Amino acid sequence: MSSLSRLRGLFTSNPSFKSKTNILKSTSTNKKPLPEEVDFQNVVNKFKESSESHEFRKKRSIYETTVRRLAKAQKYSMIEEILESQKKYKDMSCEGFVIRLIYLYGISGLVDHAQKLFDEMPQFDCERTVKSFNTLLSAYAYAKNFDKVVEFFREMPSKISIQANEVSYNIVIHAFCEMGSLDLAMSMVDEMEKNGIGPTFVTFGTLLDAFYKNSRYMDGEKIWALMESKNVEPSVRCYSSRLRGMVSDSRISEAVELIDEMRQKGLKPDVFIFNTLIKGFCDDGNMQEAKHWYDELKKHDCSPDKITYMTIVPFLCKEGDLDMAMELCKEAINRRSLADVAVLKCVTDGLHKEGKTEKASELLKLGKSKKYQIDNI
DNA sequence: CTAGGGTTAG
Repeated sequence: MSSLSRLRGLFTSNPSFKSKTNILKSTSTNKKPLPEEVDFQNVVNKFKESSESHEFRKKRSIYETTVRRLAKAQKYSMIEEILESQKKYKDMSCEGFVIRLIYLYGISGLVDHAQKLFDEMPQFDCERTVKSFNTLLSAYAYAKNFDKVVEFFREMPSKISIQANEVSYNIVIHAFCEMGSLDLAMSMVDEMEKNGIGPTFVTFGTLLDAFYKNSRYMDGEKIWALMESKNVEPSVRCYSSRLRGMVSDSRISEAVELIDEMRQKGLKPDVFIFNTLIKGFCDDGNMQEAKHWYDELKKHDCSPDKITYMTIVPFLCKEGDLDMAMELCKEAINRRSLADVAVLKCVTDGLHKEGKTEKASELLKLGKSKKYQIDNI
């Protein structure tokens, strides 16, 4: 077995690893170690050993999976051990490789290490372009150190003669939005244009999301119009933000019209779009439309996800359609898309109330077979 | 080997 597949095996052994809410007690038949019992040092050693291979070092995803897992377990010194050990390879002169390491320090919250790596790049004969600059900006944004994002953005380019680009601006705009400085964020669009950088669909998508989220619906519509006037084509994500804005502004029929508009443009509504509509109709108590959009979701080869089930199943229970609630709950379990056992519990509670104890235990059995923690139901 | 925006929750 190659070292790569050995590592993969280590990481795919426990499916309940994927989500915090899904880390549930295993049954006695499960001999595999629990997440907290994983021998992380062994993982680190294997990783370092595998890193000797140039082929292994090309695999971006295994680096990310490993680091995310260690970060979740708060094994920060091990992350450091893995990432620092990469410095001995000649790949360090490739900006792409270093970007990956900066990014990994960023998602681990080790932003000082990310900064240090960026500072060290010249020592590795590695050219620093706007891309590594942006990666470091993102690392500060990820750590919610927004002041530093702005400071770094304002000061660094002149120091190391890097030109900020649209991506840099998008990161800073996002940071301003997160700080609640929406107008400042908006003013950055003018600054971009002054510097000859055209705002993109990501720029507008970021702004739209922030304005709608903060209930500034009118301003949101103005931004949409501005985007159109600049002939920037909105992405599905842009539509998703606007649709969410309309739904929370109780303009759900306008939101529905947006679906046709998207389709006319050849854009495919995705699960975020459908979930928003389903949620909107559930909140309105409109079971027929909620079901309709659940059907639409499936009709357009789009898969329901945890959010979908979490939204619609409790709603169906509340409205008394326990047959469909149970059907969807089974589906969620089988697809491993049950985000919370509370969803299952509301179905079994409903079934018990109707005296359908047999169906309730059938559902519980299914949940147990998929190793969901249901002892407390 | 390379940087940026989105849903749920009592």
